Amino acid sequence: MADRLPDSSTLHIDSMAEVRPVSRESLSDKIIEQITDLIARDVLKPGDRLPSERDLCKRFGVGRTSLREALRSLSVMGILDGRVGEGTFVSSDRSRHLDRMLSWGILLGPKTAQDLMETRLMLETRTAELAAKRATDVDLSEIDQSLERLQATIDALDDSRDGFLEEDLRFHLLVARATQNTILHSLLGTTRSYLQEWIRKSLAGTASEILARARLSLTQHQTIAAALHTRDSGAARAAMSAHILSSAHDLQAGIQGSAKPAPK
Amino acid sequence: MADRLPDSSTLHIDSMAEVRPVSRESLSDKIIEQITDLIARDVLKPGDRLPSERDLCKRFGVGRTSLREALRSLSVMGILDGRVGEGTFVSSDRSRHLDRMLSWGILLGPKTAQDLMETRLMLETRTAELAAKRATDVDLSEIDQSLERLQATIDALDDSRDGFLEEDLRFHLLVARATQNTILHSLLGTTRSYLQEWIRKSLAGTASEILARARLSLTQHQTIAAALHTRDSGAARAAMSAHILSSAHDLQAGIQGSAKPAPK
DNA sequence: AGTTGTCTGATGGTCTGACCAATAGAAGTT
DNA sequence: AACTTCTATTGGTCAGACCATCAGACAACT
Repeated sequence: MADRLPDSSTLHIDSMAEVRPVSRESLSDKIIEQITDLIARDVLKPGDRLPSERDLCKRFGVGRTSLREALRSLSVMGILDGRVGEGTFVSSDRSRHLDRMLSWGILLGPKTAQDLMETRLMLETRTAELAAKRATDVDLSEIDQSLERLQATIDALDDSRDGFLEEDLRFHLLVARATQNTILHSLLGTTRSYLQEWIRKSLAGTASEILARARLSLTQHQTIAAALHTRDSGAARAAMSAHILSSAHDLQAGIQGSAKPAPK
Repeated sequence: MADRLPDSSTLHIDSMAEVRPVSRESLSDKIIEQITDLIARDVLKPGDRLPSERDLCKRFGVGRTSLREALRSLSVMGILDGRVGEGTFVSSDRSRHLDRMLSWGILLGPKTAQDLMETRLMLETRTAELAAKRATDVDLSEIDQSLERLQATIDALDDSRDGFLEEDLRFHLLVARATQNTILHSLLGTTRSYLQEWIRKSLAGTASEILARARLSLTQHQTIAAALHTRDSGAARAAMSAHILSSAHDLQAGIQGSAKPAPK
């Protein structure tokens, strides 16, 4: 990391100890800095429209390339939002920013199914607990509707095996949303969506096995929903924990059975 | 958000309920997707050098503009690292990623910060519990060393008020790493680094107040470390919970005290 | 009056070709 | 062996062009 410092053997005394690689900040970095500063100081408020790119080029005194690289970076992070023909806007909900960043945090590191499952267990048990305390009437009614749709997918399970998994995910997301904590919501969404694909592959079996598993899952969901309705956070936590542990157990069986990726 | 949907009053039955804005992914988005996928699948390992931009252009079949916008976005997030004359490299350490994140904390609003704090409480209590069960001897010794450095920063607290916060962060990360769960580790790192900048702003006070807070924090850290050594997961959880709640309480005061943006 | 089609100007998205400054590595020099 | 010089490559920047898209204005139609 300090390769850029001159070899100390050429210096009898290390008088260069505090030299720092001269800041060779790229132009787009400086632009990013200025724009984020404007947003942080609330000069640019969510929903505001930025001047057009060609206009900003003149103001910053840079080419469109540099200007665009800055804007694109901020867009990718969910801070800005560019729309063709309309302009570039400051993202209205800043949680999108966090949302994406957290996803990348998970995305980058090595991730095993077990770690994912463990993290999910940790998040969801506490989530259920919180949801029981904070769920609004709207949240509860949406959860009930999700439950009905879940039942419907079981009745017509032949049609779409994936339908159940999707509705399952939606149920859990609704519970997460009931916590009124947007970060929990998006965090759960990411971990779950990673698991989803993985689950679909490792969870096989005969039609009757799948049906049994779906029915069990449904009753567990109903138990969770009931606990939310009665605002019993302890019961909600317990029900969610049981639900996840049982599904994790099924998966575990799937893991043992399927070919294990080479452990390097 | 749903402004684009036609006014439902024009429809007696809402048969357009499930129309969805068609996705119009830009080229750089697709490139970003592909590159992150390569990194996630470990095809591109940290330290690896990417082909030159002009080479990548041909492979992706896009112009250099789009290609560069993708690379720049990943660079800004600390995932890639472009060096003139040398090439573009996959950041050798996640630390680059975390370092970069630190600067985005200022964009958080009070509500988001509160959500983050809540999420952190949830993650860290369980993390401490797990760490007590799984920490290796190496983990424990590194935690001890961190504790010593924490003490050192207090002794010379005038020098660097920030040094304490940084070492504080490192302590928590070490605990997270002791869980042997890489997802928890990166998740905690991300949430913490986001809060960091925000904490620094909201946490003010006289020198003696800061010192007192730092000392309290240190003893709490010592309690946590002790619980880890004795493998007492319950005690670790309790200690961590107490630590975070107390620091959250301080922050809460900071939030209330600071100038509140006009509530519209 | 209300709906539909069309034109226009502005905007973000993309491409091309060019030039610059920094770098590594080879070649030449001492 | 150590130093200097040259050269090809690389990321960084720029200007100009074209495209698809969108909002708004206006005309045409029902």
